[in-house]
Amino acid sequence: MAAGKSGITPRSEDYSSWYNDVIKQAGLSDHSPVRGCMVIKPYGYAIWERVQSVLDGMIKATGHQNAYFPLFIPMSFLTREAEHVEGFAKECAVVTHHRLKAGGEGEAAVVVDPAAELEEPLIVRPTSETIMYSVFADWIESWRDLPLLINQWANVVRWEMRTRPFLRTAEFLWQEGHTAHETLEEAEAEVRKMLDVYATLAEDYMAMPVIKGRKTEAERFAGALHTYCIEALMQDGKALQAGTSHNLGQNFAKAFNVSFTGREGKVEYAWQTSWGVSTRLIGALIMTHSDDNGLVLPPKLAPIEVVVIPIYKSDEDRDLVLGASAELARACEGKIRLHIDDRDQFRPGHKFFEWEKKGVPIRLELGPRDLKENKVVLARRDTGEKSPVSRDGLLEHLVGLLGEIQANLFQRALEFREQSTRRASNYDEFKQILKEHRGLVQAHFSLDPEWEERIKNETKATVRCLPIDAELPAGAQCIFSGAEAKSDALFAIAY
RNA sequence: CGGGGCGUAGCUCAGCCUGGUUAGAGUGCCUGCUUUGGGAGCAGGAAGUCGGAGGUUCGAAUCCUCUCGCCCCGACCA
Repeated sequence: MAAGKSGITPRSEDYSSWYNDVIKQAGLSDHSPVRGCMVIKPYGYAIWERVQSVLDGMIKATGHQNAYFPLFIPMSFLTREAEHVEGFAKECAVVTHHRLKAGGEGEAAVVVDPAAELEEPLIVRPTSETIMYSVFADWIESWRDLPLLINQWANVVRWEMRTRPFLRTAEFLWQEGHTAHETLEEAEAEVRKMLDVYATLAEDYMAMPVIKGRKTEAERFAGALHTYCIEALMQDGKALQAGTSHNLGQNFAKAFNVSFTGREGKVEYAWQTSWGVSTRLIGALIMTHSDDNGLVLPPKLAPIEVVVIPIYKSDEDRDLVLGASAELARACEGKIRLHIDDRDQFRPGHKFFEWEKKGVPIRLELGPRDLKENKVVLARRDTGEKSPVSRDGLLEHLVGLLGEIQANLFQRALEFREQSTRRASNYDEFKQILKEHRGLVQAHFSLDPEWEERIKNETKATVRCLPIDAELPAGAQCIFSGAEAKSDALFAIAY
């Protein structure tokens, strides 16, 4: 590994190693004894808790309530919606027994007790549509029970062949919203509303620009009418699906008998939606902002926004500096998440590197020299700039600067995405762009599934989405087939 | 499932080809002293089923067989 003393491989050398190194050096996660599953360490989990706190507020502000449904789903439930089972069957963990017993001779210490086989196997939820809607069917009787707006924070399991920390793990944490409505229009409005919530989370909090769009038939959620998503572009030119919002139509309602008596006294099936974002967002965060020195966090999601490094030689200086640090901490309470690194066993330089790798947006160095001049030395993580700042009005300065850093990160990411977005006017050009730059490629597309498949096989690029706000010129032709273009499509090689 | 790589101290690895003292280094950890504005220095100390099982041998981290696991690249992936 060419990672050097920082322990971080430069991005230019190997992006994949860089990603793993950043996670390791920032202390976000660890490998676990279980294949494909990660341990989320306290610092990584603190970032997730920031995401949760922000998003949970937005979910509740849009009228949803949190609830919790079982981890286990009777296997037969999965099969009730034909497309759904097809989409998930290949990655389900299955529980078949409920008891172990002492092993016999030549066996392990404990073995599965064959007498304890379940009558019906349970699957560990890969997503909760089926278990939830079987219960929704009981909850919903009248049009007056609608809309039903439920969210749950949970873990799910998808037995993926190949995993990467945060981006794709066999078990991951997420929220899944599940709603039922009286009409298709209401369901559609819900789906779009939550897509907007996700876009706000991504852009205003993660400082990650996203494109809102619709998935093609091939890419949509198994069992949905159609799927909306937010797509983000990572630094290496690959796209990442950062959140999805599905209009399920009446597909699940029919399978689980989620019906109600309507205003005219007729029994109708509910129109449903589901939407989710996961711990994958942390992967997105890493690959949007971080650099060769480690993690870079947007202030709004940083567990620690400002870290204070006290510097001292004598005990007397130590008391003064720590006193001044504590005073600053009191002033910041409730306004800025500030941490004083008063560990005695490390020297300042060591701490600088450590917090840099952890992506803390602002570092303050506070020593006797500064106290004498009524200053602190302030270092920005996003630009690396380091300069003295007066201690008068410091709180206001910090608040302002955190806002500036937040805005700068978004702007930087937006510029990168714009530079990395190109329009192809024919297939050769399309292939050339992907080969030379990767990034996002816009193209007028007929939406022909055969072409979609062929493009994927030949270039590895998939339709990331059909952007909601894209305009299609009248009479536009598909750049691949020459047929009439049905939509402007955004292609990319994706994670 | 295919291709490649790797399992030796908490971590990173050397030692293996060519079997032979008491299995090593760096880092981390513990203790003490000195230090503290970009990864501190010195001294002392603790730390290991050499992934597992079997075999060859007087003797195995090293050779052979089997096995388990991990990582990377593919295939796969709401």
